[in-house]
Amino acid sequence: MTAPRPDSELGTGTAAVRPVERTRDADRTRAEILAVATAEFADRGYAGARVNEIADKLSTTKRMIYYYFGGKEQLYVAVLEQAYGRIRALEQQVDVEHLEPVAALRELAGLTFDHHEAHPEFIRLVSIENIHRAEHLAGSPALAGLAAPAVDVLSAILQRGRADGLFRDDVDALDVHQVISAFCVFRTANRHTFRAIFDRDMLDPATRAHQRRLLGDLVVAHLTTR
Amino acid sequence: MTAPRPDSELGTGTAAVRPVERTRDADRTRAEILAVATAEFADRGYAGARVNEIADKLSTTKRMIYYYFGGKEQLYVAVLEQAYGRIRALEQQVDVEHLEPVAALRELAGLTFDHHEAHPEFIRLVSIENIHRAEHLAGSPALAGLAAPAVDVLSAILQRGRADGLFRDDVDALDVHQVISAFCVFRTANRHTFRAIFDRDMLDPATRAHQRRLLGDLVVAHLTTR
DNA sequence: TCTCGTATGTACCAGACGGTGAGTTACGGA
DNA sequence: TCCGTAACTCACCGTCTGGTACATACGAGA
Repeated sequence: MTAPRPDSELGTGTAAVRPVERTRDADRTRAEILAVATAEFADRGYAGARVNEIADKLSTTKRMIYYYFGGKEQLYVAVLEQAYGRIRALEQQVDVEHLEPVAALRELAGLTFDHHEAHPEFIRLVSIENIHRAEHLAGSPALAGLAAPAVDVLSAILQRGRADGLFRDDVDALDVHQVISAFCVFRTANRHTFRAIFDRDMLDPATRAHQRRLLGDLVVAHLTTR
Repeated sequence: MTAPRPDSELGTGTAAVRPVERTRDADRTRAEILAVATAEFADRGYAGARVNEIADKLSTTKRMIYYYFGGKEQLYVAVLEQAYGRIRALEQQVDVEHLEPVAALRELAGLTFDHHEAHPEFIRLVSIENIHRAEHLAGSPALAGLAAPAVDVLSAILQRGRADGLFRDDVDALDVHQVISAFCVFRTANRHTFRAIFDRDMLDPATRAHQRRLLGDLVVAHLTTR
């Protein structure tokens, strides 16, 4: 799994003398730029983010952004790729194989729920990228293997559930994943307009348990109804 | 209220001589600016849209944008308000009262599905506004009465369904609306990243019927499962 | 200790950007 | 027919923006 912290090991082979504080450190500088840029792009969108603003929040200078990334757009792409890479690493931890189908399904939905709630910044980046029609993400290596984990686990659960005669068979794993994603993403991505219109904060901790159960009930009922 | 169509009647009392083509027409100019701005903001987001670009696509000049709206931000707010106003008008047409609860529920979900699919530009504006944390929409009069129709109709259906012993009673109308909205909005708003990752175009006409049925099954199963 | 490439800082630029000052013309009422 | 105002045109402005030329300091290897 990718270590989330900038100061992680960068195995150059020798795990020997690691200077605690170097005045010059390409990796640290790069990581710092990425971290600040991620926050800034997630906060204001691609067009709304300012290279100067990112630079001001850096311990280094704007020049370094261009030195390491080449330009605003390439920096944005790097931010996206890092974000997707981290998410993939996290998603692979799911282990619900040992549960019986209905419980496994509910558990998977719940974990996805938790996962999305824990990464609102990522959801914002995804929304922003959708505004741009995913043109920066198209053909990115960061997507490789991103689809597999979520859908594979789900496929296995559905297969077992169908074998036991518990689940309907005209809904495929991707359909179910779409429903779960829709619910989880919507809660975060559309939080503000939903709140403005319906006066409900979908992320209000007080209703979290209810929302989580709602999602579980939803997918379980859907699959167990003929 | 401002007439939505540029060439509509402008009831000056006398319905008499209506100049078919005036060289100067405040309402037409305003409407044209709004239309072009709507397309531009929906396409590129608030920060990404350019006042000059909007002006170039106008038969009038940039100066008129400032004359009628005051500035970029006010223009954006006007675009949002008009868009929400139009959506409200459309939503009030739903009539499913005469159907039995399960059929009514499925019909309402289907109509919402159709409705969202028919207005991708609106969904984009909503996504954009969420990126900005709905700050432009906060306290806007355009929201007044927007929540009522959707939820009221749903409430009535649920109430009838519960009275008939068909529906569970621990899921409220807003929960159901949230689920329906999540599904419908997600399909459009996250179309591009979903496609990039899972290679499924959620708006592909070939799978439209399946998706529409999926949503109906989802909410019906959820409410009819104890 | 020297050397050379990588990493960094400073100062600056050209063009795009949102916005405006000031004058001009069409229109509708008297 | 004339006049006052709403609607409109044109040229312009100051600032911000992404991006860069150039000088320089560090530090690993010889």
